[in-house]
Amino acid sequence: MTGIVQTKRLLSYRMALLRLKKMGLKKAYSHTLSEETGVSAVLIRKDFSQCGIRGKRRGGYDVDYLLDELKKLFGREKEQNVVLVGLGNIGSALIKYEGYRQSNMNLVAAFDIDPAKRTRRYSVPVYSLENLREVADAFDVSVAILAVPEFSAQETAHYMVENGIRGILNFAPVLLKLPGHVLVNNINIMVEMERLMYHIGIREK
Amino acid sequence: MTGIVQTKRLLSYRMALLRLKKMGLKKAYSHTLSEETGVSAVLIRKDFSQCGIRGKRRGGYDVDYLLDELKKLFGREKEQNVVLVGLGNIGSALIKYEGYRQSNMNLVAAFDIDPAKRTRRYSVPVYSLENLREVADAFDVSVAILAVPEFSAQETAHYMVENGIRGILNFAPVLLKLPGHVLVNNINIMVEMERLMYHIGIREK
DNA sequence: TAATAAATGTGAAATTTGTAACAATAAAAT
DNA sequence: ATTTTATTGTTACAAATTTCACATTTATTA
Repeated sequence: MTGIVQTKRLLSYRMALLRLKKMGLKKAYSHTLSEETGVSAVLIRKDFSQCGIRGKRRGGYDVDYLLDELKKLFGREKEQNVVLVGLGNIGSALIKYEGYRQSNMNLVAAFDIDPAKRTRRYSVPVYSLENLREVADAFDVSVAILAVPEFSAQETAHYMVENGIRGILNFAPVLLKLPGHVLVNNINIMVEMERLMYHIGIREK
Repeated sequence: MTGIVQTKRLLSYRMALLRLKKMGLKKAYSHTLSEETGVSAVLIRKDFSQCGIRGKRRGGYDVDYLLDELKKLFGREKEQNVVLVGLGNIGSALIKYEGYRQSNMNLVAAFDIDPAKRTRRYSVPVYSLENLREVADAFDVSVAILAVPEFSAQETAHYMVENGIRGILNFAPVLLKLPGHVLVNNINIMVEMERLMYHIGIREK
């Protein structure tokens, strides 16, 4: 069977469309989106087609319609509450980030082991991880961002899962070993940096 | 033709191996690495095989040998100098990050448009972007991290390329339109978060 | 209104990626 | 020394992904 559409691509279309809409465009063509996302125009059409999203021949796609359809696919009706665990370098960046809303998410709390970090400096409260269960229950949180140091990532993740977390965006450079029902999405910034350098090196030759 | 090995995977093997080595292991089996990286053992063996890396049947792979071979593939002999452009949330996290060395990189300077950010607070100097050429020449920098806001990303990237940058790790959620010789690697944290939520949603059903 | 041009939509082909099965080998056990 | 077991290495296969070619439709122009 062909064609399990990659969510990453659809999400990148959505992002591009939001940009285009902000610029006032009403119509989008597959080749427009191709320029914006780097995905080939045919593939974009095929993705849409497979998701039941139709355009008009020669007329392109209606931007609002596309965004609506993508929202049907991705838009959780309810805004999702998320928490952040670890206020090191990356964690401190993410607690200050203000774009969660745009993705229909809401950061409701952060956690850190260091009491000194548990100040009111930020726009959300910072607790000890012991309070995770409480917060998760109160705000119906099942997804968390994990931004603790490598050495404590596994243990922390385990604790999080024990207290209601079912999805983790993991910035620690380790494969978390967790029960099968837990979903993990890894972001490894240094690996991405090395990839870039590697490919630059190749080009030189 | 089959089998262009994904650099991402090889880099994840390398990371796992560094961890295992730190734990004192001398030998690694494909299934060990599989547990550490989440990649299937067969594929790991195939990847190694395709890169000319050989183990001993029933004896597994020698950790130091593996790391050496991976270093031959990825290790730039010279340490590579990199710069950071933009000291917002993410940029501030990355200027404080201390793991560049481990990947044989060296952050030599950062740049921000806001003079208030150009303090000596950090372990590397912060300049106006006008000084990029100068720094790039002096330190032979061709790779940069771009962590400016979305609206200025394209313009900034363009300027960077005009001043010697050939590789960009881009945190802004836009596809940069740059000359063909420039390599860009995108990291879009919110897309990754949405992917996670989407897949969690699917599971619920 | 006819002709032309510019878009979508899609089945088939090509490519890429991953898995399965199993041969080959070396270590360990008997 | 022989047998068993665990591991690599490889070939053939399967699945997934992407591109190609082109039919189809719709807008525009002459």
